Amino acid sequence: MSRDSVGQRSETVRRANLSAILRELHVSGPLSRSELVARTGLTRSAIRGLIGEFVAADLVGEERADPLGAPGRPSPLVRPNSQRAFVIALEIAVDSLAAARVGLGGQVLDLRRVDRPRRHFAPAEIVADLVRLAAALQRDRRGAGELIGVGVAVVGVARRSDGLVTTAPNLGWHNVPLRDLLRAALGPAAPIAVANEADLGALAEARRGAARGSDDVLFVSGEVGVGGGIIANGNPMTGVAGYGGEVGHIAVNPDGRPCRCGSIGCWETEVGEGALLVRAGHSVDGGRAAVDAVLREAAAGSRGTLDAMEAIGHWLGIGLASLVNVLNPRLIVLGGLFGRIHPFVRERLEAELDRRALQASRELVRIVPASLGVDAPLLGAAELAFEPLLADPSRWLPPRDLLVLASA
Amino acid sequence: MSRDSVGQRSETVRRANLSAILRELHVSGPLSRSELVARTGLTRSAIRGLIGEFVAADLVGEERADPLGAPGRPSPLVRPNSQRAFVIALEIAVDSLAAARVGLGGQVLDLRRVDRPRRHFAPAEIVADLVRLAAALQRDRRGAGELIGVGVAVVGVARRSDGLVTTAPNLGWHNVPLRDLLRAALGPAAPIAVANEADLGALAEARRGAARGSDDVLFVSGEVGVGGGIIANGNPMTGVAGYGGEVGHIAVNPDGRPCRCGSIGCWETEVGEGALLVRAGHSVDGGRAAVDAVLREAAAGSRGTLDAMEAIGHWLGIGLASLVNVLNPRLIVLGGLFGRIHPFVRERLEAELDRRALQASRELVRIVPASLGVDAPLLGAAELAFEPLLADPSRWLPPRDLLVLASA
DNA sequence: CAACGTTTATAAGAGAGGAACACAAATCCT
DNA sequence: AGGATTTGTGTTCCTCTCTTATAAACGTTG
Repeated sequence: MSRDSVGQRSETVRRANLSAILRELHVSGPLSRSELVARTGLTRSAIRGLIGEFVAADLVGEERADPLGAPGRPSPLVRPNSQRAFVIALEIAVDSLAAARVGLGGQVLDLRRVDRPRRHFAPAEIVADLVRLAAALQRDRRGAGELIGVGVAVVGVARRSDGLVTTAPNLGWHNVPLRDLLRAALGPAAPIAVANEADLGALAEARRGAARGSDDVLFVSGEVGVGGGIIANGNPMTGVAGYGGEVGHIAVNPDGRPCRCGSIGCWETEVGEGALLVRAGHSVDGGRAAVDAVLREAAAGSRGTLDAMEAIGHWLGIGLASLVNVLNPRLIVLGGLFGRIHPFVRERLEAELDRRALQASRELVRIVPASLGVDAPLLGAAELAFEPLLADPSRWLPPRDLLVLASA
Repeated sequence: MSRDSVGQRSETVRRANLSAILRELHVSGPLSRSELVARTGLTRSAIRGLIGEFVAADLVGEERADPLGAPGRPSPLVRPNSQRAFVIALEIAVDSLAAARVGLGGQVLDLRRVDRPRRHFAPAEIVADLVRLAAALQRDRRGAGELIGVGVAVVGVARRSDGLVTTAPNLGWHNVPLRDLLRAALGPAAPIAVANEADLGALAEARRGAARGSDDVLFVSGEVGVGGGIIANGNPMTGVAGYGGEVGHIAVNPDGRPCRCGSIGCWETEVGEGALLVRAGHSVDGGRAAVDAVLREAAAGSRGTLDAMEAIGHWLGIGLASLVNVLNPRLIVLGGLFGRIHPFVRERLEAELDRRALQASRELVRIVPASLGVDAPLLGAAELAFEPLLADPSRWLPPRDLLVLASA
């Protein structure tokens, strides 16, 4: 059905198996060889050969396992080498910029986040700030690992193919060629991939967070706006250009307030940060401080604030019910603001879902707060940047003929 | 990322290539050998060998191509043999039952559709009627082809794994084990797969209809209710249990009418057949006759009817805008009632989409009426039934060792 | 300390597609 | 009409990759 199921050959097999092994190690951490045999279904000989190539490339290391319990010859532990291969992850969030260096296996080697005021910025300014952050990461690193790629999470609608940010209301951007700007500033050293913040949050939560092991996941993140990321059948559902998952702009109230996207009654006008602040009696422009205040009031049991939460929970439930019916997910992960208010909105939200979602889908879905916190999109950007290596590790392996000579 | 990328071996390659070839022939019809070489990227030797096996199994035939035009040695035409392998497709629609025998390559060998009144029926009655239809198909067939499987499209929410129909408001069904009932009645001769009508309509339109060649498609079908099917990245997006795509029950109007699903203001309460009939001044229960009348009035230019169409177009646009934002499809295919009223609602619908959908996604999507008409779900059921054969043809090929003996 | 169970190591085997070459069958051009 | 050109088939040998088989290694357990 999908286009890539065409024209397989023996090298395809090799690539797929290398990919499966490295992916398993990257996501699950160090594993014994025999564990890898069990997980991949390959034979010990095959695993041995492929691991050998990774070891020769220094992408993984083998070490003696702790002699713990089991009889039989101990299986060496295979550990991804977070020093040998790493990525740079960048994030342009609502009120911060962040950069991280992340090693193979998902280890965060360095992470820096700086606040940014919530106003519009010229692309060049943001890019300069990001480059500064990235340069600091690179300067402070020890060792001589290889940069696999750069992943960028941006709070806006981004096209996957070329990293064009078509709209980013929080930044005042319109058709900004973010990938090309970054490439000009960072140099052509490594591929740069740009994607929407919530899409990458979904990826991170699916690989390393609350949605681990679930193949059908909806990630909904509340910020100033509302973003969403969809994992369907284990793969990110990006749509034709990567614009998919913009759940903040489903129409839930045709007689509602105008949305900054130009439409009317979008979900985010009812459940976004602004809606919460207003309902809780704060100024819309209060920003993070006001949000923190609202959460404190809710925790303290303030009646008015809890009523506001109730209203948000009501509308959250309405939107989620629609999405549950369309997507039939196993898990909904609430990120950003929604993760923080989850305890206060949970009851109402679940009740609304009981009432409005089709029973069959309703029964299968669980709603949980995100587990990676504010860094989810940044970690997702790292995962995105690792993708070329994980999908086809052979490009990073030593040439085969050299190996033959060396062993002779 | 997906679970099946694990543990490849040479047989996997063989299976994938056999599958790619047979799929290409099934979907695109007769192709020359060299055309297959071009489409799969395999070498001539590989194609030759694999085609040879299909020929030995009589799944395809080779014939001299018409000596038409091109220079060079003519490449034999490979044609899927619609007699050798076939499926039975069944459909339980709102006001009809249908059965078809469809051969490999998609050729409809026989098709029978009988009306059914729009009232609730006991599962046993429907099953008995379907079995009767299927038996008639089998009785009248010539030749000794092999039944690959049975596919069933049902106007209701169906679980893919075991063919349980959890709800079907049009039939008055609740948790009906349709697959097991059919198996008991038809015998265990072939596997039976059950799925939602709109999901299968989407599959059919994607393979053989208006959405051919598009990898990201939303199929929306208006009947009494509103059903939807999603193709994401070339594959059906079913959700965790196959309940996905129930777009009829997204909440578009919080102050709207109660829906038969138990919720309030679902999309189908605004755009379903009932809404159209009422707005056009007919009785909700008019059924097909009333719908036909409304369409005639619209074609005749009746002001009131066109106003009703305008209103439907308005709400259609609202719902589709939400779905465009979530799914970022390349194509929206309007089926059933929506396909028929498309000329009358088109302008308003597109205008609403312009206004409410995010510009980036809006620009990429086209809206077209379905091209397979009422039979789309039935044809989709056939495609579903063919899936085991297309995914792994080797089970239907002669044992290899026999071939070796024969050629010696 | 010897038996046992699990895993590693190594070599031989089998399955599948690729590359190269000779030959065949059309069309095109003179 | 006849040869050049083009495209494709048939066939053989080669390469790649995983599996199977067998022996050796290693730690536990009684």
